[in-house]
Amino acid sequence: MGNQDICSEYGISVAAEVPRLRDSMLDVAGLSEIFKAMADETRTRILHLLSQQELCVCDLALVMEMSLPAVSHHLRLLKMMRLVAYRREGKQVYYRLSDHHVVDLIRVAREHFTEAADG
Amino acid sequence: MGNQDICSEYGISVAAEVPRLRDSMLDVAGLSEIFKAMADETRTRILHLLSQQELCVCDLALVMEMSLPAVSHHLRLLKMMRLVAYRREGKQVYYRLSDHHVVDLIRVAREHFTEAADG
DNA sequence: TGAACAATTAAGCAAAGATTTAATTGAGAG
DNA sequence: CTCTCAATTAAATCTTTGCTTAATTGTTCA
Repeated sequence: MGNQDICSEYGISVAAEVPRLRDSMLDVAGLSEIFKAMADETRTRILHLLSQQELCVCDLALVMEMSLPAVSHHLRLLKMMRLVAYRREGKQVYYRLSDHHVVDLIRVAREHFTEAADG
Repeated sequence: MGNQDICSEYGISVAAEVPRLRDSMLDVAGLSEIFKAMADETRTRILHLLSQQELCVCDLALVMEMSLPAVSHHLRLLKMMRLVAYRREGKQVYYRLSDHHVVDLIRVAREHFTEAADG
């Protein structure tokens, strides 16, 4: 019988773990916001482009063939999550990755993607 | 849309790079789907719980205090992205992480989260 | 000053996503 | 076979998100 379950009145081995498991959820509190920031094709593209070189907003708009406000909107999100940093140079605002974590995340995700594809 | 010109006459240096940059976007094609799968507080919690031990659907529902269909719905997404695997044992279905990539992604995201909070 | 351009913000709308209740499938027990 | 429980699927609702157009801010240069 499935003693690991708490679905019936009999299995209670997990029941004892519930407090600890509930507690552990705090470990990842707020973390989904970071993934949410990367959970859009446009934004992963932006991040990937910025991992290669610093670019201003209209450069990004041109390369990705999108409207400037749309790009700016996405950058706002990435900025809020501290995934990108920026500097103003005259009329343009140049964006870059704020640190190596984004590159790491993309690398791991690509590994998973290719391995999952192979089977 | 359709701004053929780059930031007027200033961003010319990038013009030569546009084809290469456009090409590079293919590197991350479809990658946002993985992040999308993790871009929800409920799902990051599920993945974090499963990184500690195998659990059935109603275990998860109990620990997270959510309805069973809601949990099942999220598991469906995680299953499709091959982030979790499962086995049936009697009436229950037990879920586990399918590989180490999820753990890596969470670890990197946590690093970024804490460092961003400090800095 | 004011004209021109890069960028951001605002408002409105269409599409996608999360949760609920209800119905259905699958498996074991009587 | 029938009843029960775990899990999934379906339908409906409500919220969130992404994009567009329009207006605003900020900067440079004439």
